[in-house]
Amino acid sequence: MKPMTIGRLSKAANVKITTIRYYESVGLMGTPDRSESGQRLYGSLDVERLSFIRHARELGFPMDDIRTLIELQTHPSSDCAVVNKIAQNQLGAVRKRLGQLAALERELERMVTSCEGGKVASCQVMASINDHTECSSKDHERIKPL
Amino acid sequence: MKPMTIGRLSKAANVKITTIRYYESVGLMGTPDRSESGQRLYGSLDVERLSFIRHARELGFPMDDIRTLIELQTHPSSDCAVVNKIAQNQLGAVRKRLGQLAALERELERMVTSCEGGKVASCQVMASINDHTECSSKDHERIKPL
DNA sequence: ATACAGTCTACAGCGACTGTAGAGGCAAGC
DNA sequence: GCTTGCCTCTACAGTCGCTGTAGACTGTAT
Ligand SMILES: [Zn+2]
Ligand SMILES: [Zn+2]
Ligand SMILES: [Zn+2]
Ligand SMILES: [Zn+2]
Repeated sequence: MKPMTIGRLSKAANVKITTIRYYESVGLMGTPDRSESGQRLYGSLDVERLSFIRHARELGFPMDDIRTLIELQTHPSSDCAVVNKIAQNQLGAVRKRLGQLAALERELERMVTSCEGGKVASCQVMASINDHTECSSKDHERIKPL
Repeated sequence: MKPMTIGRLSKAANVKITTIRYYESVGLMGTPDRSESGQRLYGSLDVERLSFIRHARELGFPMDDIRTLIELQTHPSSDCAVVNKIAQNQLGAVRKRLGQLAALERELERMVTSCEGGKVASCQVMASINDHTECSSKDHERIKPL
Protein backbone atom coordinates (compact mmCIF):
# COMPACT_ATOMS: atom_id res chain seq x y z
CA MET A 1 0.00 0.00 0.00
CA LYS A 2 2.98 2.28 -0.35
CA PRO A 3 2.28 5.15 -2.68
CA MET A 4 4.28 5.27 -5.88
CA THR A 5 5.86 8.22 -7.65
CA ILE A 6 4.87 9.28 -11.12
CA GLY A 7 7.77 7.36 -12.63
CA ARG A 8 6.59 4.09 -11.16
CA LEU A 9 3.03 4.76 -12.25
CA SER A 10 4.36 5.53 -15.69
CA LYS A 11 6.02 2.13 -15.90
CA ALA A 12 3.12 0.30 -14.28
CA ALA A 13 0.60 1.59 -16.80
CA ASN A 14 3.03 2.09 -19.68
CA VAL A 15 2.13 5.76 -20.13
CA LYS A 16 4.72 8.51 -20.37
CA ILE A 17 5.22 10.81 -17.40
CA THR A 18 4.44 13.91 -19.40
CA THR A 19 1.27 12.31 -20.67
CA ILE A 20 0.15 11.50 -17.12
CA ARG A 21 0.61 15.13 -16.12
CA TYR A 22 -1.25 16.15 -19.25
CA TYR A 23 -4.15 13.84 -18.36
CA GLU A 24 -4.20 15.43 -14.92
CA SER A 25 -4.26 18.91 -16.41
CA VAL A 26 -7.27 18.09 -18.56
CA GLY A 27 -9.12 16.28 -15.78
CA LEU A 28 -8.87 12.70 -17.02
CA MET A 29 -6.76 11.76 -14.01
CA GLY A 30 -7.70 13.33 -10.67
CA THR A 31 -5.36 15.50 -8.65
CA PRO A 32 -3.12 13.14 -6.69
CA ASP A 33 -1.79 13.48 -3.16
CA ARG A 34 1.63 15.03 -2.84
CA SER A 35 4.69 14.24 -0.75
CA GLU A 36 6.10 16.90 1.55
CA SER A 37 8.41 18.05 -1.19
CA GLY A 38 5.57 18.24 -3.68
CA GLN A 39 5.98 15.02 -5.65
CA ARG A 40 2.84 13.29 -6.87
CA LEU A 41 1.91 10.08 -5.07
CA TYR A 42 -0.26 7.37 -6.61
CA GLY A 43 -1.87 4.09 -5.54
CA SER A 44 -3.02 0.98 -7.31
CA LEU A 45 -6.37 2.53 -8.19
CA ASP A 46 -4.50 5.09 -10.22
CA VAL A 47 -2.76 2.33 -12.14
CA GLU A 48 -6.14 0.87 -13.02
CA ARG A 49 -7.59 4.18 -14.05
CA LEU A 50 -4.60 5.09 -16.15
CA SER A 51 -4.57 1.68 -17.81
CA PHE A 52 -8.24 2.11 -18.60
CA ILE A 53 -7.52 5.46 -20.23
CA ARG A 54 -4.64 4.01 -22.15
CA HIS A 55 -6.62 1.12 -23.53
CA ALA A 56 -9.50 3.40 -24.42
CA ARG A 57 -7.10 5.68 -26.28
CA GLU A 58 -5.59 2.70 -28.08
CA LEU A 59 -9.10 1.86 -29.20
CA GLY A 60 -9.35 5.37 -30.58
CA PHE A 61 -11.93 6.79 -28.20
CA PRO A 62 -11.68 10.59 -28.01
CA MET A 63 -10.86 12.05 -24.63
CA ASP A 64 -14.36 13.47 -24.19
CA ASP A 65 -15.80 9.98 -24.50
CA ILE A 66 -13.26 8.63 -22.06
CA ARG A 67 -14.25 11.30 -19.58
CA THR A 68 -17.84 10.16 -19.94
CA LEU A 69 -16.88 6.52 -19.49
CA ILE A 70 -14.90 7.26 -16.33
CA GLU A 71 -17.77 9.31 -14.98
CA LEU A 72 -20.12 6.39 -15.65
CA GLN A 73 -17.81 4.00 -13.84
CA THR A 74 -18.44 5.96 -10.67
CA HIS A 75 -22.18 5.26 -11.09
CA PRO A 76 -22.08 1.50 -11.54
CA SER A 77 -25.82 1.02 -11.16
CA SER A 78 -26.79 3.27 -14.05
CA ASP A 79 -27.80 1.91 -17.43
CA CYS A 80 -24.99 0.89 -19.75
CA ALA A 81 -26.81 2.12 -22.86
CA VAL A 82 -24.60 5.20 -23.03
CA VAL A 83 -21.49 3.07 -22.83
CA ASN A 84 -22.71 0.91 -25.65
CA LYS A 85 -23.64 3.89 -27.77
CA ILE A 86 -20.16 5.35 -27.40
CA ALA A 87 -18.58 2.06 -28.41
CA GLN A 88 -20.90 1.67 -31.39
CA ASN A 89 -20.15 5.18 -32.56
CA GLN A 90 -16.48 4.36 -32.33
CA LEU A 91 -16.97 1.18 -34.31
CA GLY A 92 -18.79 3.20 -36.94
CA ALA A 93 -15.96 5.70 -37.10
CA VAL A 94 -13.39 2.92 -37.47
CA ARG A 95 -15.36 1.32 -40.29
CA LYS A 96 -15.80 4.58 -42.13
CA ARG A 97 -12.08 5.19 -41.90
CA LEU A 98 -11.35 1.67 -43.08
CA GLY A 99 -13.39 2.40 -46.18
CA GLN A 100 -11.56 5.62 -46.88
CA LEU A 101 -8.16 4.03 -46.40
CA ALA A 102 -9.03 1.08 -48.61
CA ALA A 103 -9.83 3.54 -51.39
CA LEU A 104 -6.53 5.32 -50.80
CA GLU A 105 -4.72 2.01 -50.92
CA ARG A 106 -6.20 1.13 -54.30
CA GLU A 107 -5.35 4.51 -55.75
CA LEU A 108 -1.78 4.54 -54.43
CA GLU A 109 -1.29 0.98 -55.59
CA ARG A 110 -2.36 1.89 -59.09
CA MET A 111 -0.02 4.85 -59.03
CA VAL A 112 3.13 3.09 -57.92
CA THR A 113 2.63 0.09 -60.18
CA SER A 114 2.18 2.32 -63.22
CA CYS A 115 5.50 4.06 -62.64
CA GLU A 116 8.23 2.46 -64.67
CA GLY A 117 11.06 4.79 -63.76
CA GLY A 118 12.49 7.54 -65.91
CA LYS A 119 12.23 11.29 -65.69
CA VAL A 120 9.90 13.21 -63.44
CA ALA A 121 8.30 14.77 -66.50
CA SER A 122 6.91 11.44 -67.65
CA CYS A 123 6.28 9.88 -64.25
CA GLN A 124 2.89 8.25 -63.86
CA VAL A 125 2.87 8.94 -60.13
CA MET A 126 3.15 12.65 -60.76
CA ALA A 127 0.55 12.45 -63.49
CA SER A 128 -1.85 10.64 -61.20
CA ILE A 129 -1.54 13.24 -58.48
CA ASN A 130 -2.02 15.95 -61.06
CA ASP A 131 -5.02 14.48 -62.77
CA HIS A 132 -7.78 13.95 -60.31
CA THR A 133 -10.26 12.91 -63.00
CA GLU A 134 -8.47 9.56 -63.51
CA CYS A 135 -9.26 8.86 -59.95
CA SER A 136 -11.49 5.92 -59.04
CA SER A 137 -12.94 7.43 -55.89
CA LYS A 138 -13.88 10.66 -57.57
CA ASP A 139 -14.05 12.76 -54.47
CA HIS A 140 -12.13 11.54 -51.50
CA GLU A 141 -13.49 12.53 -48.16
CA ARG A 142 -11.38 14.82 -46.12
CA ILE A 143 -8.82 12.82 -44.20
CA LYS A 144 -9.32 13.24 -40.51
CA PRO A 145 -7.44 11.36 -37.86
CA LEU A 146 -9.59 8.63 -36.41
CA MET B 1 -5.46 35.49 -69.04
CA LYS B 2 -7.11 37.75 -66.53
CA PRO B 3 -5.81 37.16 -63.05
CA MET B 4 -8.27 35.83 -60.52
CA THR B 5 -8.75 36.80 -56.90
CA ILE B 6 -8.31 34.36 -54.06
CA GLY B 7 -12.03 33.66 -53.93
CA ARG B 8 -12.12 32.52 -57.54
CA LEU B 9 -9.03 30.39 -57.05
CA SER B 10 -10.70 28.92 -54.01
CA LYS B 11 -13.68 27.84 -56.07
CA ALA B 12 -11.60 26.72 -59.02
CA ALA B 13 -9.48 24.36 -56.92
CA ASN B 14 -12.07 23.65 -54.23
CA VAL B 15 -9.80 24.77 -51.41
CA LYS B 16 -10.88 27.21 -48.73
CA ILE B 17 -9.54 30.74 -48.82
CA THR B 18 -7.99 30.49 -45.39
CA THR B 19 -6.29 27.28 -46.41
CA ILE B 20 -4.81 28.92 -49.48
CA ARG B 21 -3.34 31.68 -47.34
CA TYR B 22 -2.06 29.04 -44.95
CA TYR B 23 -0.37 27.17 -47.81
CA GLU B 24 1.24 30.42 -48.84
CA SER B 25 2.46 31.06 -45.31
CA VAL B 26 4.16 27.67 -45.13
CA GLY B 27 5.63 27.91 -48.60
CA LEU B 28 3.51 25.36 -50.43
CA MET B 29 2.03 28.06 -52.64
CA GLY B 30 4.38 30.82 -53.79
CA THR B 31 3.85 34.48 -53.01
CA PRO B 32 1.39 35.75 -55.60
CA ASP B 33 1.28 39.10 -57.35
CA ARG B 34 -0.88 41.71 -55.75
CA SER B 35 -3.34 44.26 -57.10
CA GLU B 36 -2.79 47.95 -56.36
CA SER B 37 -4.93 47.63 -53.30
CA GLY B 38 -3.06 44.59 -52.09
CA GLN B 39 -5.33 41.73 -53.14
CA ARG B 40 -3.69 38.49 -54.22
CA LEU B 41 -3.89 37.74 -57.94
CA TYR B 42 -3.62 34.24 -59.38
CA GLY B 43 -3.44 32.63 -62.79
CA SER B 44 -4.27 29.22 -64.20
CA LEU B 45 -0.92 27.79 -63.13
CA ASP B 46 -1.90 28.49 -59.57
CA VAL B 47 -5.11 26.53 -60.04
CA GLU B 48 -3.08 23.57 -61.23
CA ARG B 49 -0.62 23.81 -58.41
CA LEU B 50 -3.31 24.15 -55.78
CA SER B 51 -5.27 21.25 -57.24
CA PHE B 52 -2.12 19.17 -57.14
CA ILE B 53 -1.65 20.01 -53.48
CA ARG B 54 -5.25 19.21 -52.73
CA HIS B 55 -5.16 15.83 -54.39
CA ALA B 56 -1.88 14.98 -52.69
CA ARG B 57 -3.39 15.89 -49.34
CA GLU B 58 -6.44 13.78 -50.10
CA LEU B 59 -4.06 10.92 -50.71
CA GLY B 60 -2.63 11.56 -47.28
CA PHE B 61 0.81 12.82 -48.26
CA PRO B 62 2.33 14.97 -45.53
CA MET B 63 3.09 18.56 -46.43
CA ASP B 64 6.83 18.00 -46.38
CA ASP B 65 6.48 15.34 -49.04
CA ILE B 66 4.26 17.61 -51.10
CA ARG B 67 6.89 20.31 -50.89
CA THR B 68 9.40 17.83 -52.24
CA LEU B 69 7.07 16.75 -55.04
CA ILE B 70 6.46 20.34 -56.10
CA GLU B 71 10.16 21.04 -56.03
CA LEU B 72 10.74 18.00 -58.24
CA GLN B 73 8.13 19.21 -60.71
CA THR B 74 10.31 22.21 -61.39
CA HIS B 75 13.12 19.83 -62.41
CA PRO B 76 11.24 17.67 -64.88
CA SER B 77 14.35 15.97 -66.23
CA SER B 78 15.48 14.55 -62.92
CA ASP B 79 14.95 10.93 -61.99
CA CYS B 80 11.50 10.02 -60.70
CA ALA B 81 12.89 7.54 -58.17
CA VAL B 82 12.32 9.98 -55.32
CA VAL B 83 8.73 10.47 -56.39
CA ASN B 84 8.17 6.77 -56.47
CA LYS B 85 9.78 6.30 -53.09
CA ILE B 86 7.51 8.91 -51.52
CA ALA B 87 4.45 7.24 -53.00
CA GLN B 88 5.58 3.80 -51.88
CA ASN B 89 6.21 5.05 -48.36
CA GLN B 90 2.74 6.49 -48.37
CA LEU B 91 1.27 3.23 -49.56
CA GLY B 92 3.13 1.45 -46.79
CA ALA B 93 1.79 3.89 -44.22
CA VAL B 94 -1.76 3.38 -45.50
CA ARG B 95 -1.41 -0.38 -45.35
CA LYS B 96 0.01 -0.31 -41.86
CA ARG B 97 -2.86 1.85 -40.75
CA LEU B 98 -5.36 -0.45 -42.44
CA GLY B 99 -3.97 -3.32 -40.40
CA GLN B 100 -4.23 -1.40 -37.16
CA LEU B 101 -7.76 -0.30 -37.89
CA ALA B 102 -8.84 -3.80 -38.86
CA ALA B 103 -7.64 -5.00 -35.45
CA LEU B 104 -9.53 -2.19 -33.78
CA GLU B 105 -12.64 -3.11 -35.72
CA ARG B 106 -12.49 -6.71 -34.54
CA GLU B 107 -11.99 -5.70 -30.94
CA LEU B 108 -14.76 -3.11 -30.93
CA GLU B 109 -17.06 -5.53 -32.69
CA ARG B 110 -16.47 -8.17 -30.03
CA MET B 111 -17.10 -5.58 -27.34
CA VAL B 112 -20.39 -4.24 -28.60
CA THR B 113 -21.81 -7.65 -29.48
CA SER B 114 -21.03 -8.99 -26.01
CA CYS B 115 -22.97 -6.20 -24.32
CA GLU B 116 -26.48 -7.30 -23.50
CA GLY B 117 -27.65 -4.22 -21.71
CA GLY B 118 -28.06 -3.79 -17.98
CA LYS B 119 -26.05 -1.86 -15.46
CA VAL B 120 -22.71 -0.27 -16.05
CA ALA B 121 -21.22 -2.47 -13.32
CA SER B 122 -21.80 -5.59 -15.37
CA CYS B 123 -21.26 -4.12 -18.83
CA GLN B 124 -19.01 -6.16 -21.07
CA VAL B 125 -17.90 -3.08 -22.95
CA MET B 126 -16.59 -1.55 -19.76
CA ALA B 127 -14.99 -4.83 -18.79
CA SER B 128 -13.27 -5.10 -22.14
CA ILE B 129 -11.77 -1.64 -21.92
CA ASN B 130 -10.64 -2.40 -18.39
CA ASP B 131 -9.08 -5.74 -19.09
CA HIS B 132 -6.45 -5.41 -21.70
CA THR B 133 -5.38 -9.04 -21.34
CA GLU B 134 -8.56 -10.27 -23.03
CA CYS B 135 -7.47 -8.35 -26.02
CA SER B 136 -6.75 -10.13 -29.28
CA SER B 137 -4.12 -7.70 -30.49
CA LYS B 138 -2.19 -7.75 -27.27
CA ASP B 139 -0.43 -4.49 -27.74
CA HIS B 140 -1.99 -2.04 -30.09
CA GLU B 141 0.36 0.33 -31.75
CA ARG B 142 -0.03 3.93 -30.92
CA ILE B 143 -2.74 5.46 -33.03
CA LYS B 144 -1.33 8.20 -35.16
CA PRO B 145 -3.25 10.08 -37.79
CA LEU B 146 -2.26 8.79 -41.21
C1' DA C 1 -25.36 56.35 -52.48
C1' DT C 2 -25.91 52.44 -50.34
C1' DA C 3 -25.76 47.81 -49.53
C1' DC C 4 -23.43 43.68 -49.53
C1' DA C 5 -19.90 40.63 -50.66
C1' DG C 6 -15.06 39.94 -50.90
C1' DT C 7 -10.43 40.55 -49.11
C1' DC C 8 -6.78 42.01 -45.90
C1' DT C 9 -3.66 41.03 -41.48
C1' DA C 10 -2.72 38.96 -37.27
C1' DC C 11 -3.53 35.92 -33.97
C1' DA C 12 -5.93 32.27 -31.14
C1' DG C 13 -7.68 27.56 -31.06
C1' DC C 14 -8.31 22.52 -32.16
C1' DG C 15 -6.66 17.35 -30.33
C1' DA C 16 -3.59 14.83 -28.04
C1' DC C 17 0.13 15.06 -26.82
C1' DT C 18 5.76 15.90 -26.85
C1' DG C 19 9.82 18.44 -25.77
C1' DT C 20 12.43 21.90 -23.40
C1' DA C 21 14.61 24.81 -19.70
C1' DG C 22 15.89 25.49 -15.33
C1' DA C 23 15.20 24.34 -10.74
C1' DG C 24 14.97 21.33 -6.89
C1' DG C 25 14.67 16.21 -4.65
C1' DC C 26 16.37 11.58 -3.35
C1' DA C 27 19.11 7.27 -2.75
C1' DA C 28 23.46 4.86 -3.07
C1' DG C 29 28.31 4.52 -3.04
C1' DC C 30 32.79 6.54 -1.36
C1' DG D 1 29.43 14.45 4.35
C1' DC D 2 29.74 14.56 -0.57
C1' DT D 3 29.25 13.55 -5.09
C1' DT D 4 26.98 11.25 -8.79
C1' DG D 5 23.15 10.47 -11.31
C1' DC D 6 18.64 9.85 -11.93
C1' DC D 7 13.83 11.60 -10.66
C1' DT D 8 10.51 15.11 -10.34
C1' DC D 9 8.76 19.81 -10.44
C1' DT D 10 6.54 24.00 -13.16
C1' DA D 11 5.60 26.53 -17.10
C1' DC D 12 5.55 27.13 -21.62
C1' DA D 13 6.48 26.41 -26.68
C1' DG D 14 6.05 23.23 -30.56
C1' DT D 15 3.81 19.53 -33.39
C1' DC D 16 0.29 18.93 -37.86
C1' DG D 17 -2.93 20.81 -40.83
C1' DC D 18 -5.69 23.55 -40.76
C1' DT D 19 -10.10 26.67 -38.95
C1' DG D 20 -12.19 30.65 -36.89
C1' DT D 21 -12.28 35.31 -35.32
C1' DA D 22 -11.88 40.55 -35.10
C1' DG D 23 -11.66 44.67 -37.20
C1' DA D 24 -10.46 47.20 -41.19
C1' DC D 25 -10.54 47.99 -46.01
C1' DT D 26 -12.01 47.13 -51.19
C1' DG D 27 -14.96 46.06 -55.12
C1' DT D 28 -19.33 45.62 -57.38
C1' DA D 29 -24.32 45.96 -58.18
C1' DT D 30 -28.43 48.36 -57.94
ZN1 LIG E 1 7.81 7.45 -61.88
ZN1 LIG F 1 -7.67 10.72 -56.20
ZN1 LIG G 1 -23.20 -2.92 -21.74
ZN1 LIG H 1 -7.21 -3.96 -26.65
